[in-house]
Amino acid sequence: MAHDERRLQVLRAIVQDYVSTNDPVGSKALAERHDLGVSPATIRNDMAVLEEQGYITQPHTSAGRVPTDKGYRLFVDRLSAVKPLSVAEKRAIERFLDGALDLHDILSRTVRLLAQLTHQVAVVQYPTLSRSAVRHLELVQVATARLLLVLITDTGRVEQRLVDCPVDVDHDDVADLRALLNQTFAGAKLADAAGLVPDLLETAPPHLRRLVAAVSAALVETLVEPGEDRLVIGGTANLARVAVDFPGSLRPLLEALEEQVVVLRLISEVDTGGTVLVRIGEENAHEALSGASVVSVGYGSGDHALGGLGIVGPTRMDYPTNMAAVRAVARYVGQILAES
Amino acid sequence: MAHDERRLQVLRAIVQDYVSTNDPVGSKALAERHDLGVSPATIRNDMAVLEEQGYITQPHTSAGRVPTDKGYRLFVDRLSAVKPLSVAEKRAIERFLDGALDLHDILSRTVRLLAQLTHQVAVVQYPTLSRSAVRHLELVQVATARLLLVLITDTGRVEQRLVDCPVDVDHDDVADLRALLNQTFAGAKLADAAGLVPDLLETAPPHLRRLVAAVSAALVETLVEPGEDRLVIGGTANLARVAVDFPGSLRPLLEALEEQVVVLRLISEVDTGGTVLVRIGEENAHEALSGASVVSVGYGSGDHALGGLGIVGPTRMDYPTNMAAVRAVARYVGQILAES
DNA sequence: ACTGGCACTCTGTCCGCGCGAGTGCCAGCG
DNA sequence: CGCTGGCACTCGCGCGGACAGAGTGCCAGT
Repeated sequence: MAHDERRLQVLRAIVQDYVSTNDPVGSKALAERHDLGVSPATIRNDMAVLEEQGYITQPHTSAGRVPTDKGYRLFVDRLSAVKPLSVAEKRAIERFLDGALDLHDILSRTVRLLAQLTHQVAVVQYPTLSRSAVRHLELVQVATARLLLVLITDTGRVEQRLVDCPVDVDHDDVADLRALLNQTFAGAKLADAAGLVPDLLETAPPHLRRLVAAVSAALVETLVEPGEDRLVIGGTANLARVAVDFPGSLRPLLEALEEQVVVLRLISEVDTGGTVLVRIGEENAHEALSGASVVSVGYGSGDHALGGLGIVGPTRMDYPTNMAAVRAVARYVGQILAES
Repeated sequence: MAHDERRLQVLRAIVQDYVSTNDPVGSKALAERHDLGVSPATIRNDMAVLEEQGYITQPHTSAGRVPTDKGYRLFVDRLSAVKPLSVAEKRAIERFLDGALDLHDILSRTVRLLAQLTHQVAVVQYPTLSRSAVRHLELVQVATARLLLVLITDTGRVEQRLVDCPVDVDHDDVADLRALLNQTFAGAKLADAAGLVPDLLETAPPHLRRLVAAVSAALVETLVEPGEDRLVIGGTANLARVAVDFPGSLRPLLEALEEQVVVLRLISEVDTGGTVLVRIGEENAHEALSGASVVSVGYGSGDHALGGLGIVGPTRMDYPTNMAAVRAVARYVGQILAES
């Protein structure tokens, strides 16, 4: 129906204007700034309906309207066109990520890039181990019965772990063990590594068996270690810019950001298909984020996600632009990680 | 002279009261809350002198007095007694740092601990590489002409670096190179590593020479790479609590904190002797920190410092307590690192 | 179904005013 | 000579009222 259609246009216009001006938007201003083809009075009627349906609300009796979480939700789902990035932005992405030296460098550049593009707080999850594959295992003897196990993944991540051996080992043992480990695990997904251990134990020469058991136990432990899911966070300074959008104070939000586990849960709950996920206001389970929105997406090479990245900001944010930025950055990061 | 002595008592009282109440303090309140043995009128005279000398100032003609940077400086240098930590605080330190798993874990626990003890932003510098020694070098081939160089130090730090090779390499080359590198560098202080390169180039077999040059160049770069001096920052949420102390906005400060190099310079300029360094307001070279104070100290095992740590907060802070906390935490961290 | 007009409501702001805190100065006292 | 009580003065802050402006809902007209 033409009616409903126009009402949605009105909602879209309200969201757009409110996002850019931060003032509650009234019927008159709306009629002036948009070609809706109708008079302010008509818009007022539409707005009354939109308010009744819960898409918008007015801060005080005699102020303009402001989108509700539900209004933003509808806007994101049905009213916003994907906003292509500008050439300058694309160039910025390439320039930023080119020449990264190592994994940490890639991720910290990514987070700065994302913060700069969106003017929000940016969050990047370290690639989870379980979905990557073993590139190489290295053993270094640090004492007669103590080895340092270093795991290098195909995403360039390096994990280390001290292993106490049940018996003394010599140089040849270490070399044998190293060969054996790499033969067994190289190329295997980390998630599958635990399943390979029994085979390994069978094929291992008898005199090494206890040693192999100790080292592979440590390896498996390293792989499932949940504490390894780290985050890189940046752009907190952008919060000060939008402080006005957080009436209470920034405190709970800053606390939630430090409480990395909270954000981690949000960022890591991503679809593997590359769809950008938007959580608006109260949709966030955690209370401190009830006034904030989270835009996140999985990144990775090919079809499987290595981790998530995204931004956290006020519900009053430019969703189309930010969604485009998040998606583009995720895509580039996936590429870079695939190359290295 | 008894006069000067009492004036200093007055200054001390002003600092203490102002820090705890955040209200400009007047002569009457001062006489009531402290046993100065004189009347408000006398205190007024003293305050007039202190103001003339630049130790205090009044926000408006008819308000109480507030310490200036110079006033805080005098307070820190001559008026504050070292405040011993409470038993609970000492226990908190031990509990916090016990059971840390690896270097990253130690440092992130440290920064949270420090933030919690001082209610300020805490900053911890990663141990600098240059004073540790090479334990092992590992090479992994990730493409026909691309190697991943992994450096393991005796402080348990692992550094990685991608190396583009001038020529294609095969598996044997990598093995030879690995042996050669370890033979040359193992046990060497990182600071001395650069000096070993010429020797290495001479002894290298001719067909590997270009390769060796590339890899050792990368290695040296990794060692001197100033970007490796990383920071862990925490407790930014505490800034929100003291937002009232930063009249403009938190923004420049948050930006400076993200601009890690600025903070790094402050934190790393520490005395190796374990003296706590306090920089007050304008004493900080960087403009964004002109309203803030930095309390820092070097940490390390034995006599040489591995890095710095400290806090950043408003000039109106509890210096004695914070200085004690910073020093205590540095001491414990030094111990922990020495053990591991 | 849309439009123009109109009365109404409410907020943000400006102004003026009085209060209170705090000061500087001065004369007096030990 | 230093301290003290008293006093006049200044100035920021908070309160209340008036006011303009923006925005709304409703209604009658086209």
